[in-house]
Amino acid sequence: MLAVEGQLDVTTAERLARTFGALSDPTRVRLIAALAERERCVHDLAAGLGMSQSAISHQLRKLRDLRLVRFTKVGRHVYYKLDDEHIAALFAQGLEHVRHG
Amino acid sequence: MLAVEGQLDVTTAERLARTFGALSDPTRVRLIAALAERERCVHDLAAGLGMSQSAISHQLRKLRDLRLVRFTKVGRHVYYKLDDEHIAALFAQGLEHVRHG
DNA sequence: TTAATATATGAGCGACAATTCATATATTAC
DNA sequence: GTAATATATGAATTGTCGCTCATATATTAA
Repeated sequence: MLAVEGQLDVTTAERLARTFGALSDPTRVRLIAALAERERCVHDLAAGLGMSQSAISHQLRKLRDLRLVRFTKVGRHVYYKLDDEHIAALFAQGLEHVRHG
Repeated sequence: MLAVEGQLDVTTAERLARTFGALSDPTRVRLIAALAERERCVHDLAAGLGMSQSAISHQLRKLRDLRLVRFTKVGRHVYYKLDDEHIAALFAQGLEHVRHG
């Protein structure tokens, strides 16, 4: 296992907390799971989760602000995808704990 | 990278969200960081973080409930440690994202 | 231009979370 | 026994969060 040594300064702790906080809501977890499969537009995400466009848009904003997702505009659609591989790895590690933790 | 396929049922999403939620607070992140180094008693954790015994005890309860930490009583002390290696891995993965995300 | 579709966002409301304070229990020292 | 130390926890408070609702902007279709 990777070692985690030394004390953690408060600033880093806060940034870490915000990152984990991005995944601390079932809706956002489901969004990340959907985006781990493939890039999707807002409408499809909302339909897929069975939730309102507004709710999804608000949550995507949080994920954007925390750099967990990125988007590209194509016509009137906005396609979201995971920002990098660390996100999928983080998500997978969480699943690992939930499944045989 | 490990693939994350298929849809995520709501129950699993909720459990995942709770797990990530355990790390969504700076105080708990610092507790996990401290316990990643070595097993510690409540008093030392409180002193180390410069916080009240009550606040730390409340937070440790959450970490306990979510199976992120375990404890052993020795006399009047209660020693806490990480529940398993998945926790340290999850924590490390979060750091990875924060540092070069 | 007008209508329809896709997305974003501020306000507000109900629910939840983090700390403090007071207090309870348990263990050790004397 | 009493005092001191270590930990846990309910209640109250203050702040934050997630959703809805209304509305704004942008793009495409007609």
